[in-house]
Amino acid sequence: MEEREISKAVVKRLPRYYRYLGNLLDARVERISSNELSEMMNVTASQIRQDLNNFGGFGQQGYGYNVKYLYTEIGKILGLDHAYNMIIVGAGNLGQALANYVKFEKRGFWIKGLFDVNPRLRGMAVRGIEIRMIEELPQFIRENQIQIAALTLPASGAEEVTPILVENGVKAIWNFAHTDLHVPSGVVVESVHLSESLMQLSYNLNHMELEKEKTGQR
Amino acid sequence: MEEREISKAVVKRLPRYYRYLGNLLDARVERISSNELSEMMNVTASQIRQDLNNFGGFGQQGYGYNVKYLYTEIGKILGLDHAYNMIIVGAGNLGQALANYVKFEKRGFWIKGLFDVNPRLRGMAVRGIEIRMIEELPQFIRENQIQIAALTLPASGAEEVTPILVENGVKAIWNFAHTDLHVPSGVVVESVHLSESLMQLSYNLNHMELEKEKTGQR
DNA sequence: TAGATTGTTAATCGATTAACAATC
DNA sequence: TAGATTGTTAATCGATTAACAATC
Repeated sequence: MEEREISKAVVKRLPRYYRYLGNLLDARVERISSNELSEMMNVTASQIRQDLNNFGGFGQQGYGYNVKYLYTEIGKILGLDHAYNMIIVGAGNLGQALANYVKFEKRGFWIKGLFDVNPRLRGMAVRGIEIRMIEELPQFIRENQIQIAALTLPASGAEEVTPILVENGVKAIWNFAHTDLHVPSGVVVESVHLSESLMQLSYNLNHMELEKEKTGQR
Repeated sequence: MEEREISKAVVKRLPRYYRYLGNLLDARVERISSNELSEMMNVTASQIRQDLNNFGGFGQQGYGYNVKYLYTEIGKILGLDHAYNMIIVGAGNLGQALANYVKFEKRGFWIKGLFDVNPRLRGMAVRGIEIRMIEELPQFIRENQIQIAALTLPASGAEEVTPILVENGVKAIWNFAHTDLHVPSGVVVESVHLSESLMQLSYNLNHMELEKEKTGQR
């Protein structure tokens, strides 16, 4: 697909560029230079140009970047130019919170089903999305061509359900469980470890570098 | 506080060490070498030793590391050896999901209050935690000595409420809003941008490096 | 003591920043 | 054309890995 291998660090910055460009677009800004953007985002202009040039020359000398065009291109790079079928496994508070989050669908991530082990939830629905039992997973994944599964259940459950997901064709796992999932090649995992994020906050709170005023990028 | 400045990359790895050590502790493992741990965690032994030696010599030549001791020490480094008072601003699905998550309290993060702008939520409670109105924030923060605030509300609201939090003594912000918060020195921000995480997943799904079997660390 | 494994220095690798020629 | 700003190469900085002497 791509020529060289793109570094993880670059990929992590792309969604942030995308967010800022979206804001600029909303504000009807037509063009922007790497320098202006760098000031807004608190990064170097050099980094912006380097990052973008991993994917091609989106700018124009003497002009800068066309906001609309760059926004669209980064969207394509991120795979936001087409739709995905997604399920959420674990219909607890977090799973339901994700299911209620309509913004994902605006970006092409369609939540087709919610799954849980708890039989008391069977038949209930969140925002019109029915809660089904884990046993129904294999058939549902295949029939609905599910590519992405969000795992919002305890670590042990996440580990148990992962091979079932993979066997039935899920290609991407958004993992909220407190464990590192093992998946075969051809399947990707992105983890959100909330408690680890809170611990980082706690570390920084206790080891507050008496640093100059800063923007909380992370 | 600390001698040298600890790099962000190291701090990000600490909670993961902590998790693995906790698991080992539960499994009644007494000692572990950097090499054994490196195999479990899919990192180099060298990195483990380097990381730990940023904070002091926790091991013993010829023996390795005592699991219990190392776990406790990393806990201290992360600031998990004392308690924090926390509030959640934004009592929507995500805010309520966090409020329901008891594990945080086991680690010393006590959720003292939930806040929202929606008057219909006034007086309601989640797991015994009362939902209050945003107007009550200043007094509540001061009276309850709140150090940490989780922001689970839209970007504009998060930006509005941040100065209020800071003025009244909040020192750490756990930001779930889709914006980069600006805070004065002495206040730390840790952001969880869910939609950006999903975009990274989407990127990786579309640019699947045909890489060898891997552990989904991230 | 001999064997194992850390703590730490040195070497390598990768990512960020600076600089500037190309070009709109 | 002159001015601005990119694309890209080169220089710097930082983080990871390798190696090994210190030591339990």
